[in-house]
Amino acid sequence: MALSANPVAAEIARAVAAVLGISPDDVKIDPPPRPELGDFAVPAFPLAKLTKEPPPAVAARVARDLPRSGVVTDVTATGPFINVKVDRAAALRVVLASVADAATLIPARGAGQTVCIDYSSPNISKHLAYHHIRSTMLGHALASIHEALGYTVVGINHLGDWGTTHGMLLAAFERWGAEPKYQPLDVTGLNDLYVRFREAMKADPALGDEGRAWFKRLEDGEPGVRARWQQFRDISWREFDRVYQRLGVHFTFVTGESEYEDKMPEILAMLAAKGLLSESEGAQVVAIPGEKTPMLIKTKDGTTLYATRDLAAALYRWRQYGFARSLYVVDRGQSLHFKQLFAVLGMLGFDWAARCTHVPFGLVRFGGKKTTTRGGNVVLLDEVFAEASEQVRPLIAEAQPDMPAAQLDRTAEQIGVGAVVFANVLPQRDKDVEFDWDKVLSLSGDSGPYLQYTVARCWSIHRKAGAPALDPAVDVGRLTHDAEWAVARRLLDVGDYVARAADNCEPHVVAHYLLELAADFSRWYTLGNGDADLRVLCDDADVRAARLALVAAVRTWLTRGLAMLGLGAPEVM
RNA sequence: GCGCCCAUAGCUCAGCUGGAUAGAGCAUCGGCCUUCUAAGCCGAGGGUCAGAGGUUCGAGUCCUCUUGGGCGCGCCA
Repeated sequence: MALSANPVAAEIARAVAAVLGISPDDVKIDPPPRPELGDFAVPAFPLAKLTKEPPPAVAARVARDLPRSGVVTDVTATGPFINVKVDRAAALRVVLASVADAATLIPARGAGQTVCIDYSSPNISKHLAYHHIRSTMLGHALASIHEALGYTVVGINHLGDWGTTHGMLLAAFERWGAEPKYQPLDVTGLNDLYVRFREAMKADPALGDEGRAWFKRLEDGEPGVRARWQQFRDISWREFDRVYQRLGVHFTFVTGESEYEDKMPEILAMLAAKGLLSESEGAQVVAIPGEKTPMLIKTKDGTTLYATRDLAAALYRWRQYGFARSLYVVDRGQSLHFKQLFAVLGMLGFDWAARCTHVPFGLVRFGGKKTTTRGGNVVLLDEVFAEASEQVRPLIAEAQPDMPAAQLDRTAEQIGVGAVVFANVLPQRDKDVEFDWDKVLSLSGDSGPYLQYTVARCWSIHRKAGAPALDPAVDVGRLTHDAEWAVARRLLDVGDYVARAADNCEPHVVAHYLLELAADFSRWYTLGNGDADLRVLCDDADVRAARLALVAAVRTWLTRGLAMLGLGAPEVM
């Protein structure tokens, strides 16, 4: 167990460890089930195992011997649990310091290490559909979360721009591309050509060979074929980039599978040299010990498959970046592929294969079914965002009648897109998500807009106070209300949640943390409804300054957290 | 057939890698706006954590089996 990123919890762990003569890493710190028990709790069971005493005895001993110094002000044993109360002013000073320096609460434990993250990675010649939001935003969140921990992140958009599919598209264009409906050619036209070709293949299976032949020509580098493919790719990228900009998503590089074309001969040679290649039904395969199905490396036509390209890409990434982790944010349906991929890398003798991780996620369903382009039940990302912004706009206009039109547009976009994005990072990755307009566009409760609203309330207070900057001379001793402490106590934990999100590749950990933080703030805020003395903007100047500082901390961390998940936070809504 | 994943409140989901009395949101019902944004807050009802064994001080969490659902399994990616 690693030492907590919460500096107060870490100090308690060290103090307890010193009393018992054990390692601080062995001291687990929990929040007590009820706040009146204390600020931090230490279960004595694991400690008892190390000191070979009964748990209540260890708890009693720690309660007696733990120095009431530093942040620790009070220690009580409650049966086998040790409850610790801390110097709230000292803890609050740490919290406020984190506004200027995030590292106070999130140690840069990833400094000097690189993480490669492969995410989004759509196929060209198709629209970005709603289901693409999962890989795109989970990957983007993982990138931001790792960056927050000090890692160097290499975000890779590995476009599906190579393979037989694209041969079929070339064949389809050859047949029908001159028709007026494809002038000018756009993604809709490209997708139509592909669907039309697949449809025709049902009647005439020989077309499959035609498609494969075109891919062979592409892979062999015929200039005219290559130019046409490049045109499809450019058309697709213009469309993708527009949506990525709408989402605020960016990549370190956008390459695509075609990028590894010239890097495959080396991989093939390595496989051959190790004697791993064998022939099966005309294809080149690698048999994996303990696995029923081999990995297909080359088709009977001699063209490559995505497995071959992924092997080459993995090796390239290792050579370029010497990554600490290499993550592949790809849907769960490809689990077998990645299992095989990492196994073959291991068979090639690459010990770094253990650093490669498939980060799978569940399906997006529509009407209970998997969404597919051919199924006709695909919802475009753009359509969802447009609908979301549309629904949000009147609510903002009502709350902010004086807001200029341009700002209203911007705000509606941020909240509408934010609602959709948040709904997709809130559940665990594993879960399938059923597409549901009501849920995706929910503005109340556990939602992105709720978090954004909380931020906007903070901004509003600061505007009214005329002092958005944090006063360094603030007297934190004036923050004496339990509701204020609950907020500060929550903020202290932020680093542990971000670290866990990174370790488990689960951005939803951050999403749920932010909801708790916002709820703590909202409870505190609402106290002011009935009692003017409990408002941030109260009469006492010192209390007011201290509360404004705490509001700044909430605003700062909510904004940082939302950014980690890919949501913007407007100052007014 | 083989493999992987999932099962917690009426619905959608959390549950900090095994710790104290299992928590939120939605929906339902009842409260709170003359001054910090009610997209909010407070309260009520609602649970055999799919089922059965096992591991131990302690299991929603770990192991086995059963049931129910989902997804994969050679020339697409």
